[in-house]
Amino acid sequence: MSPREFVPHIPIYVQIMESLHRALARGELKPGDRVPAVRELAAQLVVNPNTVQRAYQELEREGLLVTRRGQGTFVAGTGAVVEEVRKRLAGEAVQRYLDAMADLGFSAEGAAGFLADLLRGNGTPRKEGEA
Amino acid sequence: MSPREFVPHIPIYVQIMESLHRALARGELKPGDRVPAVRELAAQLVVNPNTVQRAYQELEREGLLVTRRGQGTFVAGTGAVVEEVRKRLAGEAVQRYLDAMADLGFSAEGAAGFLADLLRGNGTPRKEGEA
DNA sequence: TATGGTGTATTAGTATATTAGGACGGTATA
DNA sequence: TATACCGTCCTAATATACTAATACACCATA
Repeated sequence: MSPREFVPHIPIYVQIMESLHRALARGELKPGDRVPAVRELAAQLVVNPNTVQRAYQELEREGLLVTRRGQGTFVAGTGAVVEEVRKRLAGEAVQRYLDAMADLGFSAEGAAGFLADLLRGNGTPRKEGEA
Repeated sequence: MSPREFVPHIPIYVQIMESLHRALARGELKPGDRVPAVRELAAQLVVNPNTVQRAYQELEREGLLVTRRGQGTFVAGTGAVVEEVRKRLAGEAVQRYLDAMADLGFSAEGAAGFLADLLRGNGTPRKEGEA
């Protein structure tokens, strides 16, 4: 992550979280690996250490990081744990999507169909209820 | 919508918007129909009229409502317009979903597969890249 | 045990979003 | 033209989220 390349209107700590999510998903970060010290990453990103710590704190709550006071912060558990958390987060994303689509009158199947049709390059997805 | 049955941590005006989205999607509200006056709905929901107006304002920006000063607020355009806006909003929801999944390392196809597997009652969706 | 590196807690400044109060302006109609 | 009902604007109070400054606590190791 380069210094100060943050999108406005999205909290910096969230963007740091997303960055680590991606690194974890890509396997650039593995269980047991140590992540940069809060001060180190903060200096690199030209951000307050507490902002980095906020990101680490949330990631720890998610189960992806574990901190050992005085030693550092590390990627938690085993590969299975990371994969499990990844699935859980994906499940939450799905839920948000389904909720949003429900507001628009789409059933779960309709929401899945809308997405599938979109990927097929179909500009006009079939209407709800249609085959 | 009953008085004061709002979920905390989600802005009231957003919840009002969602309520109208659903009414529109269900066809309970059709183009040309008049929606309640801001003061009327505000009284019913025990909310400030400006909060309702904020919701109407956003819905007008989306293209779903049109207001005629001194007369009232109405569902905009024709059925086609409502359907088009509905698709646009659905497209935005899809995009948010894909972005979130991308952070977790899922391709668009992977995100679609994850959702499809979930609906199939499959508790453990296939991993990215697998058939 | 001193030192340098680590995470953590406390506090506060700042910006932004949300809600609300009150006054204003347009339209229809008796 | 008066009245009643409409949306709208302006202003401000309030809450909340975010970021930052600073001081504290823990651990490894020379």
